[in-house]
Amino acid sequence: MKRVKVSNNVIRRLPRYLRKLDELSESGVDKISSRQLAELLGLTSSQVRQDFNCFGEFGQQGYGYNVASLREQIAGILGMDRGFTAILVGVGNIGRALMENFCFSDWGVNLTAAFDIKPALIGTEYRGVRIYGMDELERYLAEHTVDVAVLTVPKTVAVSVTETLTNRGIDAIWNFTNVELTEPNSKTLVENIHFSDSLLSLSYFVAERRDEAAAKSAREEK
Amino acid sequence: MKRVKVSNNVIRRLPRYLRKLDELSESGVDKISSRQLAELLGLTSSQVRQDFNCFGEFGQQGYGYNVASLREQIAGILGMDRGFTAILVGVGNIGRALMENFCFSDWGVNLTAAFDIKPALIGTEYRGVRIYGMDELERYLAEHTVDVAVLTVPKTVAVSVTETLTNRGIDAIWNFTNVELTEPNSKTLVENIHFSDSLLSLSYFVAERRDEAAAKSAREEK
DNA sequence: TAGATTGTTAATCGATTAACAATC
DNA sequence: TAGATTGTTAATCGATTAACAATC
Repeated sequence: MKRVKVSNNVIRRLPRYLRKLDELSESGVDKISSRQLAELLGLTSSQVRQDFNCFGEFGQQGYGYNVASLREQIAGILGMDRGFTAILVGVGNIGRALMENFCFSDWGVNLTAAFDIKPALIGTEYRGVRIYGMDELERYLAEHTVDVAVLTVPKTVAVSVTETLTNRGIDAIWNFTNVELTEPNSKTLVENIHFSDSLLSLSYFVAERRDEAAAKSAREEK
Repeated sequence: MKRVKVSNNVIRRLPRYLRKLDELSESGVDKISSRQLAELLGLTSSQVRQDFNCFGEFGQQGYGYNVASLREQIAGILGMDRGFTAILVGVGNIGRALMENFCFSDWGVNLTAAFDIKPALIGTEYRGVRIYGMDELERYLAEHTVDVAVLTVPKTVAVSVTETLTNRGIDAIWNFTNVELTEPNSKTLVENIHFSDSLLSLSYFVAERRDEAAAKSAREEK
């Protein structure tokens, strides 16, 4: 597989392609053109072809793309077939919601353990994943290969837990805390789920729309 | 306030500025230059100034920006002072996690009601927010102003619930279901929290880094 | 005043779109 | 073969960065 330097925008579109291809598969569609796929996702066909051509030639001239094989190619690009492992740190409300509802294995990731300080949780299991005490975290990391740490601890301990994780060789953090972990000097990959950022963006767009509507009705009154 | 057409990238940075300014406020910092702020967020000072200048002149030459007043300006731009209201539809694991842990009011949004089909939940409250039956949703929307619907229903009913919401005049949806609601024809604002997309992007970066490391050690062996 | 930093214009860079030859 | 659609190069568009006059 080609692995040229690929822009962030392209990478963010890959999971969307994957999701749509899965949907198409389920509806029994087995071929698709760049034009059709673009339309389904609100993109242009040029963009779709350019995106794929960062990684190789997945289509066939005059025909289009085979849905199943394109899906597999993208899954491979995203690393879904690499058996990455993850641990979850902080079994609060959001941590528990992820453990109970988010199917890590659907995305090729193996959730192998969780950690919390609450004694009542330690030793219990959610969906087959055992919860260990926070004091067992360092030893666990020393003894197991862990690719991703899911960070769902309270905001107050986010930075100190992150230090423990990075000191112990974790190089990817899926950050659910509302803290800016992306420090320029750190070598750790950080992917943020910032609920508040997302809500505020939506709030911006709503405000903008209301302002436009108000401006329009003001014009009409004149 | 100026409201020129602002690029999506700019809007996505606004909540990050806000968060960092709040942090600075808490640490007692009351002025900051575009250069300092840029460094804290991994941006350039030009970009910071360009971003702000989409909306007005918030700084003072030779001095920089006042943290508190810049914070208020950005809060205003994001619509935090407009008293937007929200309802939450689907009190499953993720819905409950949001109701219990996510402080909507911190971001200027008023969560006024929640809806679910489960009889055991109907009539109960989480954090002062009452849960109604799904059959009461349409009437509620007819009688109340609701700016945002938080969609946390199971994937299977996502599309039908969305139709109900949009038919009843909701024009912004904060979508937590793993379904692509962004249909090109619809006028509804949709902001997605796609956990899987986020995890897959991280997975991509981890895979890329592993490949680079492997390539490097292969070169060294030769 | 001198130094600092903004606001803003111009230059650069990168991403998207258009176009079309290659080819199934 | 004729029609369709890819892969890929060239053109366009937009976002970021650099530069600097204005000014606190």
